[in-house]
Amino acid sequence: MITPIDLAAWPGTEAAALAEQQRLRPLVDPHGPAPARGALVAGVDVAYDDERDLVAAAAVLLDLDTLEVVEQATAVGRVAFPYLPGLLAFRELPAVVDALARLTRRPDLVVCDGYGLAHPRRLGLASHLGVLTGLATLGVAKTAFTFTSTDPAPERGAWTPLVDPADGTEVGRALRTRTGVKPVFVSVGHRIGLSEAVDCVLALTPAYRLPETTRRADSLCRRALAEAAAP
DNA sequence: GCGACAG
DNA sequence: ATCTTGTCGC
Repeated sequence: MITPIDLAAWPGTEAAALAEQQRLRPLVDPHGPAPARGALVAGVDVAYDDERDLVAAAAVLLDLDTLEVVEQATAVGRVAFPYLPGLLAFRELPAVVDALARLTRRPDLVVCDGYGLAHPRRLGLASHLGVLTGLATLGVAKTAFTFTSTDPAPERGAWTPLVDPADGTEVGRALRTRTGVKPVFVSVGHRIGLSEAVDCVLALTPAYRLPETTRRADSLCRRALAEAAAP
């Protein structure tokens, strides 16, 4: 079962958040198998309404083989942390974990919108979510943040290393999910290897640049936010 | 010091 | 993230 986050103990300052990242970082497991056939893959995403101080998260569970939606859940709450680059997890995760906790089945993998190990301190929101819940996770981001990569070959499936210029570490891959379209940036979250993560992302992108999990979660959380009652 | 910076 | 219409192209 997935336990919701206790907001009373959630970091309230940048310093506390940095200390929490330092505590969780050694708990990340950057290896693991690809999900088996028939696995259930969850997509999560969040939408904001700063005017009303509301955040809405969605978790959509898909069958990895058919990409059909098996189950979905949403959660609406107050914004728990400001947006600060490198600390995105503290803003997004409380609502995301609430939405995941409302699923009746445990995902075999969670696909996040953002980074995992591709993070200045190697604890992006995908890795953070994995450590918090014990779930296997990976991150798919639309931009390269502070990392560098060369442009992959134009064919779908082509990739190049995503490198942290600060120390030369390979932190993920720039992956072409559609021929002739901008790549996405894939990194390991928790309990999955990098090539396994890339294979999964390709399996989840039969038609569009972004994974079906992300696309489904994105539209669902926007709808949940629009339909949310005033606080 | 200043700007850039996942969403 | 979010503010936002039409339009070009497969």
